[in-house]
Amino acid sequence: MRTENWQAADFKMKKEPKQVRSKASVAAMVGACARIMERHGYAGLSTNAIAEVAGVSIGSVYEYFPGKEAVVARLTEELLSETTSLLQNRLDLTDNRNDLHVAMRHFLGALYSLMRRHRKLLRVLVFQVPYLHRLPATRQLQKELQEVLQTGVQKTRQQYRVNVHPYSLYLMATSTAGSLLHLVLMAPSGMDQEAVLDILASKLTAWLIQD
Amino acid sequence: MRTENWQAADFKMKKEPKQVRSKASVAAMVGACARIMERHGYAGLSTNAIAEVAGVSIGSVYEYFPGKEAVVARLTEELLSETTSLLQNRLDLTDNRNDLHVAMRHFLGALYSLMRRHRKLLRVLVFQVPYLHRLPATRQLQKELQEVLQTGVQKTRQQYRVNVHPYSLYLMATSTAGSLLHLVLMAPSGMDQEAVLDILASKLTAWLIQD
DNA sequence: TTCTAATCTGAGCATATACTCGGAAAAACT
DNA sequence: AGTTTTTCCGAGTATATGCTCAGATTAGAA
Repeated sequence: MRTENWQAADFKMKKEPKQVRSKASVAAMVGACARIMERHGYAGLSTNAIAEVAGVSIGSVYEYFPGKEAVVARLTEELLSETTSLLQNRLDLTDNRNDLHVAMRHFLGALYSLMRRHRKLLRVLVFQVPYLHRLPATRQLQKELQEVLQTGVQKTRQQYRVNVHPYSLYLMATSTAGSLLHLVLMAPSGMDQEAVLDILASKLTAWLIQD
Repeated sequence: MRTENWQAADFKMKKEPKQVRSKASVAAMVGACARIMERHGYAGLSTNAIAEVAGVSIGSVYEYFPGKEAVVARLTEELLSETTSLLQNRLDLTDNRNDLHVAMRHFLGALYSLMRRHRKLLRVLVFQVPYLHRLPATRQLQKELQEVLQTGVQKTRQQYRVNVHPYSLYLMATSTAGSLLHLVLMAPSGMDQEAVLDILASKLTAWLIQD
């Protein structure tokens, strides 16, 4: 109750590992961080646990990270860099397509499968890490996602005479995010998730066209 | 790392307070729980802190609650009972209206203002409490929300010849929730939130009609 | 008033977690 | 080989948190 460290937590590493040995150690720590969060949640994450699972001593952890928050930040960075690269690839693919609905469906599918692959970690990051939205990586992802959407819409505007209000774009983004997150993390069993994606793509396309 | 108490946490109270004095004590504990979470996040919540802020001794806390998780559960119950009653009221109101768009807008507005009133607490509950979705109150709210939507749609079906696919209804619910949550908790400043609600209502209405 | 049940108290124990520090070991450099 | 830099170690300290328990206090019943 006194400190509330995460309020002013330091997300930067103390120093970058320079030798191969230390790079491996840091990688092990980040990997351990992921495994612990997947299995025991953020409440089960401690610097001592990271050291133990990573197979290094507690002193080594503090050699590179000021605390567990920085390890989580590093992990998030690595995860989101994978995401942005995928987004860029998919956007390039949709360039050559004429059918807006098909393009939208492919985009959603790619995002969905990526989220599904990391669903355990994603659940903990989203629903348990108090400072997730203050992480530099998260802010950057939001920016890039918005740009991708914007340029994607602009490219189709000429073909479909689409003219989207900024608020409408905002709502498309947030509602899509909400649906995908719920689908991946909380959907009731027995749901044909691919079919859901089909419908979502249809609705988004309709939304876009008749704006 | 050993115990992971929240995985099998006990959300039930040890016993109900019977006298006025103890009812007041329990109310103070729940209120303290809310204040602490608002100011210091879930990480700042401890049974000792609850006792201190509530002005009771630590022993009294454990007289009624097995742990802080149960206090959070109780707080959530009280919060969500307010929500469900509001939902029911608004649904009754929309019964007499003919315009689907206006009804939808009122519904969204009521939900929005309620969420906004509790935004600090809501942020912590959603983004920090690991077991929120396993709380009985949460599950019940989801059920009731779904029923409200279902019956609401059924009532308008005759007027508008609406026939909604279950998955479509699911997507409407999750995307609306996502948008509202983002709007209340994470919207960029300088946004005309009422205008956003207008657009959201329009889109949802269109979605419903041309299904 | 007397008795019983309900309620409250807070010192205190056990454990967990964050983080330090003096020094050993390994790698890179000259 | 000698020197410097980097990396690693882990016992140890300070603090926080969960939770108990024996007994004091208060409310209601007889």
